[in-house]
Amino acid sequence: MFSKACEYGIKACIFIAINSYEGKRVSPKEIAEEINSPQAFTAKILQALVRHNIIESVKGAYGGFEVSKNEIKHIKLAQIVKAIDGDSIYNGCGLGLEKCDENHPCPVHDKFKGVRDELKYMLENTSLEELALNIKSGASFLKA
Amino acid sequence: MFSKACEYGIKACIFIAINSYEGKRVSPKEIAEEINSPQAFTAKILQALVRHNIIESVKGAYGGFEVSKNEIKHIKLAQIVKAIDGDSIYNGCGLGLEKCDENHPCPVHDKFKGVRDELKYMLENTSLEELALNIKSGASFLKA
DNA sequence: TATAAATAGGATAAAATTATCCGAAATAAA
DNA sequence: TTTATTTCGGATAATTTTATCCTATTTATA
Ligand code: FES
Ligand code: FES
Repeated sequence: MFSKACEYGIKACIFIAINSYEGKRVSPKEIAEEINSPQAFTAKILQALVRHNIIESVKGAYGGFEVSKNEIKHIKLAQIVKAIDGDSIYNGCGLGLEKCDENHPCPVHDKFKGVRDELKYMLENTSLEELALNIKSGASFLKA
Repeated sequence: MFSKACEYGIKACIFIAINSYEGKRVSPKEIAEEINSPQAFTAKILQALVRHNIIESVKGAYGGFEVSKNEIKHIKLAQIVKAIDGDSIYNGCGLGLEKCDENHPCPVHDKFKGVRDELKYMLENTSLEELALNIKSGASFLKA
């Protein structure tokens, strides 16, 4: 469904958000340990998220990754997914036709569109805030 | 969403079904042309579908791929997807945890499960027959 | 200013997916 | 029985995704 990079990106954002609530910056090392991902690869993904203005980085001593406390509730899963995997999951054809086109639909178009739109709605309406709070309360987990 | 192999597999099955209605067997060459896919790669996927008893092959002159006319209405998209991509799309964790577990859910579990289940329902309730008829009637297309 | 601590980013490498090629085996028809 | 046709299956290659390593750059503090 999502790429590995995207899975890591989502989990990283959640962990960063939790720490940002407490004013703490975190390093790729801490993040990778907490979400059970390869450290250097995770660092690359973090760079991409910074370039897309989803999280912020501070270089040098006492630096690390953070996300503006006020932004956490406004950041939606859809932004993270789009930044890493692009938006073909929102509007691409389920059978790989060059584009999903009502006027030239693939055989599964009608049925696929419903699922795809529901996924899109879910991602657009799920905030980093609720995911982070869910982890903090112990209701969900970032790794096995 | 689906792998390229799976996309080709689904489209190939639809084209084979259409021809089987008319008692015609088709070759990887014809299939690849009709669904706009690489021929040799498509042939590999057809082999896998044969091994999974979804379609049948007949070797030698006047051979080719076919699907039993009576089976077409009973073959569901879910079987094809499962044969090629496995079933992680039906029960895997959206964030890549080792397994999707109600008792140890990832942060998106509750929201993701709904979408995943709807996708599963759609695949399990869409038959090769309806997809093939849709193509035959000109309501949908296998390539751009 | 010097030093230590961090992220940024380029160069590779490993693994998985996608794709190609060719000979073997099977089969129908001449 | 020979020949032409066609799928099967192994080997290999290209591409994309995932992952690692190393150096440069930035920055707070001593
Ligand atoms: S054309 Fe294939 S999903 Fe719309
Ligand atoms: S645990 Fe992640 S989707 Fe169920």
